[in-house]
Amino acid sequence: MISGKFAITIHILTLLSKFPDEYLSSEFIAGSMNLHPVLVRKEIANLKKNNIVESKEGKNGGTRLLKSASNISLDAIFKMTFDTVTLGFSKNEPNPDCPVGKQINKNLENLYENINEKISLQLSGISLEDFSNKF
Amino acid sequence: MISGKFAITIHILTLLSKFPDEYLSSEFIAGSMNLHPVLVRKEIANLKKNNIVESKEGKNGGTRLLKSASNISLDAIFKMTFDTVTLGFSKNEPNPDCPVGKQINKNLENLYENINEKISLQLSGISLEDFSNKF
DNA sequence: CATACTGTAATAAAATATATTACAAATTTA
DNA sequence: TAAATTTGTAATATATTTTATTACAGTATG
Repeated sequence: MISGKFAITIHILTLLSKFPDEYLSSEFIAGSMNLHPVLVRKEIANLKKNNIVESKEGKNGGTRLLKSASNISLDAIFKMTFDTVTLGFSKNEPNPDCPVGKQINKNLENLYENINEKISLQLSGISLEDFSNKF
Repeated sequence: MISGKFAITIHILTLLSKFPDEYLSSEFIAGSMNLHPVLVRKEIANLKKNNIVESKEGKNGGTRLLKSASNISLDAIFKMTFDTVTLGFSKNEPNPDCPVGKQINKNLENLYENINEKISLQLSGISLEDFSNKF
């Protein structure tokens, strides 16, 4: 299942990149995406864990980038918000007595691994700055 | 949200490719993946719509491939079971008064379009036969 | 010390995917 | 031709996952 983590995170970072010298509040950010501030703070917690942003608590607090947008690749964002892209697996423990059931998930996994490599390759060539410049 | 359509469909097709001259019942197929036969028939309905398989109703009925496994690409399966791969969108109508909110989904869409092209390119180089030979 | 933030856990609601039931229609074969 | 077996499909139920909300403790500012 695809959650909005990547989209939310890239949205947050794009906003932060537009105001690199200010602390933006989760409420302000949430207002741009019509989302609950708590969800924004949750993704910010993840960004902090990855040393992409820093936050300041208290009045006039908020969040800002720790690195320049040109030094943040979309692949880094992908990796910190997505496990992997998949097209799905056989979920109910496929029949181990069937040669296909027995191996299907391993073979799908190999297939998806290649897909993720391609995606990473592409995203690693795009910086947050590149993305942000489109706005 | 990722549904199991692709995985179920490729599983069905792999089984059919192993018995190209037989009509396999949805119950037999479901047994290999531990899934309800109705779900198998649903995906088979989709395969029929795309002229990949044919079914025979009634006793001793079932489903078989209409084309050789070497002529079915994983990309074709991808296209008939997946809308597109995405890393998510801003869902709640982002704020149109914010330059970022206003354009975020369009820009994400462009990004994902490139990803889907890469995935298609990769999958179009793999046939059902190639995949099936791994079992 | 009041105000305006972050941080985070707990819970609720909504959306989506998966499973089941039910039964009509078709085909085989005894 | 009747019983058995299978597909086709709609309707419904259950489970899972996402998303939203509530609540409140902790922290910095002025």
